[in-house]
Amino acid sequence: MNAAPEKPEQGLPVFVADQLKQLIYNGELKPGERLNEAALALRMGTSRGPVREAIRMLTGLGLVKAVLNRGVFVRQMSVREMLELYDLRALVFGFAAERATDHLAESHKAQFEQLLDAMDVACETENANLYYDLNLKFHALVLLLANNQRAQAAYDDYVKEMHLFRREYFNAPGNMRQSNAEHRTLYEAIAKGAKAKAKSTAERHVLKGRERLLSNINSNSPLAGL
Amino acid sequence: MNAAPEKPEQGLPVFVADQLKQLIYNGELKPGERLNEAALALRMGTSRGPVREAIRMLTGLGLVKAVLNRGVFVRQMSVREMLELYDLRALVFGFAAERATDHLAESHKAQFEQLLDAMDVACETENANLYYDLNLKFHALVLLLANNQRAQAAYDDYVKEMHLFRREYFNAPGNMRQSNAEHRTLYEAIAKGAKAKAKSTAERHVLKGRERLLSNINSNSPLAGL
DNA sequence: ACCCCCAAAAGTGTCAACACTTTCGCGCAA
DNA sequence: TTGCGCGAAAGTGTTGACACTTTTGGGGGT
Repeated sequence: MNAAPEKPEQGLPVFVADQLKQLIYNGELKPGERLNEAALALRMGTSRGPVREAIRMLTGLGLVKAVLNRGVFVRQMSVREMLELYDLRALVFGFAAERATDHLAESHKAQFEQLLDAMDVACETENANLYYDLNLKFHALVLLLANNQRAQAAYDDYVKEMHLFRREYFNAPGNMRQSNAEHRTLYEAIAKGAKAKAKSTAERHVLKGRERLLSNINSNSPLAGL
Repeated sequence: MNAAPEKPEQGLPVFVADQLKQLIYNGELKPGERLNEAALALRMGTSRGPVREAIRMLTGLGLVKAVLNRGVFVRQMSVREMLELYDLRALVFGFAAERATDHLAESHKAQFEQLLDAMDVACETENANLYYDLNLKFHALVLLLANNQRAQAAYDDYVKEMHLFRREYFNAPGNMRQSNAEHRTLYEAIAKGAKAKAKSTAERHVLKGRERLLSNINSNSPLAGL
């Protein structure tokens, strides 16, 4: 289970930082957990120096939070932060969908249709994990077509940050079918070049996820985290 | 001219990182310039360790770019990146203006009017630096009223990142008057609770800055940086 | 049984030294 | 004079050791 010391091709700190990101996004390091420098250094096969630098990169990315003399902790998003994130994600996704109408080529159409069909299959087989991955790819394709690398990077960050939220609130019930219907509506709007419709459809699509999250929280937990 | 070793209240790396940010935003470290670890360590009164950690934080923030075995360099934004940034800034500012209509209190109205009047004065006295500062405060106030800390932080980053662009393209001519007229239109829309108008006014206000930049570039430089 | 205090352990913060890579400058040869 | 190569200098990459802080856990007093 040890990490392969394969790739100092960009420097040890970068390598360690990538490993740590994996650990965090995979949930092996859970939100709120402390990172032990010595243990990580041992595991990565380096000394503490590169590990510390890697951790600093993650703080710059907002993935972990450092407390003086007490260590660094995997960031735990509050409900409020999560809701704010959804707002921004909806905004950027709407923006991207509008722009995507200007750069849709035949090859992209094929990709879209392939993704939509695959998601349909995932719906029928109730394969939530598969649907989740395809859904990400669908959104990423829209962002790619927006032809704005900054927006693409921002959206990517948003998606990754969502992994820092407590998992129990993501009870994704059988909303996959409705979700994919929205995907199709969005794709058709993009294909038709209907900018306004593409934008509003994309925005609402994300905001519906926000509403689902909110109702999950209200039904699962009595506390309302400001 | 040495930095005061006043504030290890949050750890040396954080302190050094703050100093470096200042140096970069003030233009003392210019875009493209290399950061010398030993020299910085000497200047900050520490060893290279904390300096390296500080630099890693800045890379996480996208302020500098590291090249293996060659050092880290202050990031230089391309024209394309700058234009993309304007798009996102317009988007978020529009979002914020729309939301601001929901949280405008009397005290904020006073602040707005004070800022607008002060900017009028800055226009008449041709004080571009003063106008620039007040303009930032005006925008920041809108973002504050949006009641979305994530958006606020993102907008703040956008503004700071603009400092990484070559200065010669910011020939801000006498557009101050028109700019402040737009500010007034925006404020009135927010005060009236006209969400759609606030949003579109705010978006266009930023996009006009984008157009100005673009025409400055086209007239000043023959090369079109993709 | 409970609480406080203190010493040991664990962990973070910082540093100086060493290894390796890149850059610079000088001398030599064509 | 120009170009090449080689060695010194400068700079980055990494490490292990040491200083300091926080946590832990046990012993003694109440």
